[in-house]
Amino acid sequence: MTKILLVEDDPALGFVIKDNLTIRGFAVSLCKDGEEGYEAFSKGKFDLCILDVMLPRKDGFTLASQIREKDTRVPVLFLTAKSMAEDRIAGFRAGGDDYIVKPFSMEELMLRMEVFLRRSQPTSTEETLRIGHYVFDCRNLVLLHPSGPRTLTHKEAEVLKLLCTHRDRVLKREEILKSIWGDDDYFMGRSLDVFISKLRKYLKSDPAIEIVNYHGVGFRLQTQP
Amino acid sequence: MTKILLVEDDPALGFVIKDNLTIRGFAVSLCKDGEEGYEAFSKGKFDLCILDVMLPRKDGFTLASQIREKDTRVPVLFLTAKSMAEDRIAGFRAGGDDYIVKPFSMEELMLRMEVFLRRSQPTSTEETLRIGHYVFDCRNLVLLHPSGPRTLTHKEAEVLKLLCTHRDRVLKREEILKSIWGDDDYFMGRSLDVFISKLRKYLKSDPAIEIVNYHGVGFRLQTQP
DNA sequence: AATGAATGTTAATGACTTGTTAATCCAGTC
DNA sequence: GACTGGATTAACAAGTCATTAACATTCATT
Repeated sequence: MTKILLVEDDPALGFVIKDNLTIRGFAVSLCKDGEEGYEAFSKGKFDLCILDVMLPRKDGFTLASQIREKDTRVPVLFLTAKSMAEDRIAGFRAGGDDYIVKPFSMEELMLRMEVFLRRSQPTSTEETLRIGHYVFDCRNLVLLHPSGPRTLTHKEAEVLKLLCTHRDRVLKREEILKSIWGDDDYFMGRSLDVFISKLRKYLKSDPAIEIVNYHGVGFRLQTQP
Repeated sequence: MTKILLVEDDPALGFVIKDNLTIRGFAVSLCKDGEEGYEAFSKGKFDLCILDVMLPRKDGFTLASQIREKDTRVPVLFLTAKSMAEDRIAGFRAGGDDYIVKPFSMEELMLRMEVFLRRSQPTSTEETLRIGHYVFDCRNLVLLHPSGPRTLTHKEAEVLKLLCTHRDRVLKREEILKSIWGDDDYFMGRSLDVFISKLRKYLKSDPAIEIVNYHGVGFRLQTQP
């Protein structure tokens, strides 16, 4: 049984999340402020923490770093309001923890949790890909990001998946064309470029992610600046 | 499973590196100071160590030499701040270990790790060439150096690769032209010289590396003084 | 030193590749 | 048979890069 520590002061939101997670088979401990969260964490063993950032009696970031002192491995996921300063958020991105901007869908929360939980116990066959701070659900063609989810078309997804499974490597234009459009007739149109252009648009919320063109060669999904 | 010992006191950076390496299939032990790093190394068996230089309770260099006492083969890679005195860095270059100047890209770290790991277990058909303190990734056309990465064009890469695979040997001008521009019609322009000029610019951060001209004959990539 | 050839370097050129938007096509579907 | 969503093409703007041009410098031989 996977145990979740949820610290959220807004009772409405807290119960919604707790119920949803419980239905999906998680054991959830709900705390309503930072101090209470810290006590709960000290006593129990948790597989994942979900912390609101704005909390009475001890904010989420402070709580997170105290949790880190006790356990360097446990994944911590923040819930933040949209009004939060971008640079503060950027800081936490860099720190490696994930965060979700309110309002969010349960689907999004679940996907992000899955990523974290899989990291600690690497088991199942991949169905979701991480691309920077995006999460791409290949199966449902959904690309998730705090700024909102987006459903991709079939071909968009194929191109993204191919780039993603070869991330940080240059894929020759011809390799991509062969892989997606088949090799019998060589494809002369500009379709690929149009898809690249679209994907760039979809991925532009994370500045660390870039599809780089190697002139005369091909493309590369760059995940490191 | 390749095991990595990572000693880094800055939690933000430590977790980023750890996560990135974990995603790429390495088993990472993260320690937050020199003493802890030493204990971890004494207990476990590691294939590679990544040490920050500035560490609480025992600096990276001291830790490295203690590690060397126990294991003369394990590769050690340093992370250093840019502010570090150049001569100190030079000393460690001479000692044979590699180092990476912060801030660095994960791509750079990965490539340098690959070089070390290949040295101990020569396996894959990787297409990276070492040129002094540069690392040249032929496939992605990326030339890495602590002062920063640079993407080469197709032809630049061809010339560099040719020089590099014949390093310390004089390549006749005609040999190069034939090899890269084809031999049917002899090439009369000055393109080759322009590329040599560019490559010299790219390689000038390492004074030990030089493209030498043998007047009337050809060029030589000199890696030994 | 004088000479002409070879090389070093920078900037300009022009062919080609890529980015992007809008229009068009096309296959399902109602 | 019109509608709809998505793939493809058209068309043009923008960018990249190998090559050339032009001029400076070095070299080998006298």
